[in-house]
Amino acid sequence: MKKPIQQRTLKTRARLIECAHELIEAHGYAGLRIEDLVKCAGVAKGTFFAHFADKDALMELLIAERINQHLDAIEKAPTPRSVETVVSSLMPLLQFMACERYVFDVILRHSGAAQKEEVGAIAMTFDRQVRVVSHWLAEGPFRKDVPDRLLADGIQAFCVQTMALNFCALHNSIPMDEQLLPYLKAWLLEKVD
Amino acid sequence: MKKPIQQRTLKTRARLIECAHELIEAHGYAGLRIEDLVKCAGVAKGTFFAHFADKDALMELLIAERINQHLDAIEKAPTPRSVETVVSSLMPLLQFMACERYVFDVILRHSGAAQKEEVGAIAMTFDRQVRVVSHWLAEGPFRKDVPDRLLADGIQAFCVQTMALNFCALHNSIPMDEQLLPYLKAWLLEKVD
DNA sequence: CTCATTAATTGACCATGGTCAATAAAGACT
DNA sequence: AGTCTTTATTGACCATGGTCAATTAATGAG
Repeated sequence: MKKPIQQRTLKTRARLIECAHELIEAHGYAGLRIEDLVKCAGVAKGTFFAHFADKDALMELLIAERINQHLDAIEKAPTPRSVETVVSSLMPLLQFMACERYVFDVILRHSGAAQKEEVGAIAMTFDRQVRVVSHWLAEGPFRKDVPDRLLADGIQAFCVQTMALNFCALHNSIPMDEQLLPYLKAWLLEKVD
Repeated sequence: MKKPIQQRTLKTRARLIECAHELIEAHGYAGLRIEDLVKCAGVAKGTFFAHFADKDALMELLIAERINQHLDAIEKAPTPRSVETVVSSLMPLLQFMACERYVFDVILRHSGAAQKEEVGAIAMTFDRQVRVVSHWLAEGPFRKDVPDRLLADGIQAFCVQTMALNFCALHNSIPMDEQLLPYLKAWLLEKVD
């Protein structure tokens, strides 16, 4: 059982990812065409699919990376101690996740672990978010009658709903943080006045 | 401004929908190919796209129809008066929405109103569900410190999360109703013991 | 250094959703 | 009926993600 990774493999892969970044910068995530990508990277189409299972796999990689950067920032920042600060701490992340309809769709498709054994990169970020938020809940002035983990999962559910509504013509006039706040107040506090 | 609808238009459309039902019966929603559909209906491919904006538009129609049938049944049934019965009342609907990954994806894509003015058929079923559930909440022994409408929206968020988790290898060993129950208990009751 | 073996790459090809200029059929008017 | 206008239908064609048998490059053994 040997698996020597050739140098050129790494180079090709790096080039593909780099070009993907460039093209996305220029045309957005939804605008990325595999044909353009391989032309930019100077390889054949088949090569792309030798490195990534499909287009979604590349997208998952790139999007998970960005999500993790936001989570890094969130972990560095001070622990929020009110529902308002919970919301505002999460906003940059949500703003990214909802930056394009296509991005949001990719995230939803991968938010659960894959059907296969392997847990995908985006599913891992969802898990990470829950862990981070659980900590906040344990330390802050929030309801204690249900497990933090369950509360954190619920926050995620409300976040997803808020982002989805954000793409809806009827609701996107009001900003996501305002939309989210009443739900989290009702969810996180013992009693809403 | 005249818009006479020709008889044959209605026939063609009816034939397309009928064939779609047949093919879905045989191969599932995800297995429906437009090529097969038009062959079955005995029309050219272009005809399909003269009747439906795209494949998704047909799917939305068919899926919304099924959802509405479930909502009919739900409205006929007695009003649930406990969290447990809320969950079990919703289960057949959720079971259908999560019957195929593809179906769930279509539903998510259309769950908000479309980007355009027009509200889609699936978005309307979401609205309908919230109205139905709001009534339950108003009449039953549930928390009263937040508006019923907000509570019902929240239930929808938890339902979506539960279905999503159901497609995840890590969580689908436990049935959806068990998965959903603790969330709704925490959401709908003043105090969880 | 040469050959054998394995890994990486290629590009013609396929599947499928979607487009549109050309054509046929309906309906209206005389 | 004949002609004109509007509406419905057609199918060749396109765009794009994805496949795979054939080819080329890297690597290790002798």
